Amino acid sequence: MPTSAPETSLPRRTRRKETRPGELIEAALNLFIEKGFAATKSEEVAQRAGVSKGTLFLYFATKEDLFKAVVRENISSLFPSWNEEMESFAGSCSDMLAYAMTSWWERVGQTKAGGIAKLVISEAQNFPDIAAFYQQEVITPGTLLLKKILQRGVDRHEFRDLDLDQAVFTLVAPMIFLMLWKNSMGACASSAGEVMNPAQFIALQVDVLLNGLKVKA
Amino acid sequence: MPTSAPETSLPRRTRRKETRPGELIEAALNLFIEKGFAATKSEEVAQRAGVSKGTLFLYFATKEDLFKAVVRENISSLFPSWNEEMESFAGSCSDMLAYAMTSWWERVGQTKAGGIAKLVISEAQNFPDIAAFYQQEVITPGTLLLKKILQRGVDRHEFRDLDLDQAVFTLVAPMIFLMLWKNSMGACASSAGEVMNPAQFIALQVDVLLNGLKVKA
DNA sequence: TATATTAATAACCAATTAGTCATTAATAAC
DNA sequence: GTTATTAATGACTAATTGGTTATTAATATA
Repeated sequence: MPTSAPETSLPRRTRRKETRPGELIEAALNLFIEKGFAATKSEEVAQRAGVSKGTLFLYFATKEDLFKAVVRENISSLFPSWNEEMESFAGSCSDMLAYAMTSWWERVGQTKAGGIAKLVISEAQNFPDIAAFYQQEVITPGTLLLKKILQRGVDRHEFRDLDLDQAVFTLVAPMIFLMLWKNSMGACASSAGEVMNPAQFIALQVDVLLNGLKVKA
Repeated sequence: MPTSAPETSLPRRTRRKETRPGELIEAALNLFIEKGFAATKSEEVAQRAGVSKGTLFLYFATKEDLFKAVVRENISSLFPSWNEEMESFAGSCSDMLAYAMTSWWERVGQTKAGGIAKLVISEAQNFPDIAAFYQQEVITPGTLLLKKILQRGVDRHEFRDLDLDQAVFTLVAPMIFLMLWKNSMGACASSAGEVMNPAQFIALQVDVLLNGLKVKA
């Protein structure tokens, strides 16, 4: 009888009703970001959460329900504190814009949450309600925040008086692009020497944008 | 014997070796854009092209091969003439850049081919071959073309002497963003009045970018 | 008209996987 | 300590689908 494992190990079946959903959502988030929704097998999610597939379906009726739970759980309220922070910003609008984009990258873009954008973009057609949810929960508040920064710059005669509804896209585009690059093509290590340096990328974007936004001295 | 169909109808099996591949590629393009690569069934492609599934695999060894053919047919084939056109461009580099982005939108972005970007971004992780193929067939030549425009501007002291490997992303980001918007979130008609006007979007992007790229007069 | 060639078909196979359910065992109740 | 409850399991099923192949029929050729 070869017993290398200690007999004091945990029982195979632990009962942890309270913590299972959170663990399943966490596992699902990682896998969905890694492989997309359709390509992620429910068995894999269960396995990564340390349960059997049957248990997964005990807590979430369908895979789609699991997806919705993941999005709801993870795209929550970063905005309130962010809005507050911008409200009380003291420096110039150029500094403010540079700070906003840099800290966005640190707090969202480069984290797992940054992978959700690709997820939503990919599955938007198949799950219109998720797309709508993301629109009103993330895109709308996000663009509003950025528009406020630009408006501040225009009011102070620091930025040109552009159509701000369009100009925000000037800021949004490189952010989306960077997240997608990191989570899609960039992840497929292109042997070509073209490695993306996010910090450098953002610095240059801000540089060019500010030169394009600022009023001529 | 109920015969409502005319006996003069075409034979069930027509033999059109020459035209099949093109018809299959056309059907595949539409379905891939509509539903994604993995979600598109080969049988569906065949059906839409008016042949049986067996016939599809007679012309394309695998579904991935079919995808590659779609990309070659709709994007790769555009570069030669495009390069030529840029080579012989006479005007200023500002005009050249504006022209490049505008005509890109007209010839690719706004067409069905513009949907391929989202497709690749969505499926890159699960189909590394496709990602690598797209990288070398589209991204590399595309960025090269744009870099040439920027280099021309730098050489003529029209543009600032930036790190061009990074600066191209300044141009690529809004293009990618616009295509994704059109084919993903934008397609999910956001009732919020935020309707995107592509031409206007590009005009503003070019305006801001050029102001940010140009040397100060 | 007879025969050879090959484009096209459709039935088929093997692998995959979302979701189910009867069984098992960890805990709670008494 | 005994029984009741229910969290957890994993074998199962039913459906799906990329790709194969033996067969059929539209042409070409003689």
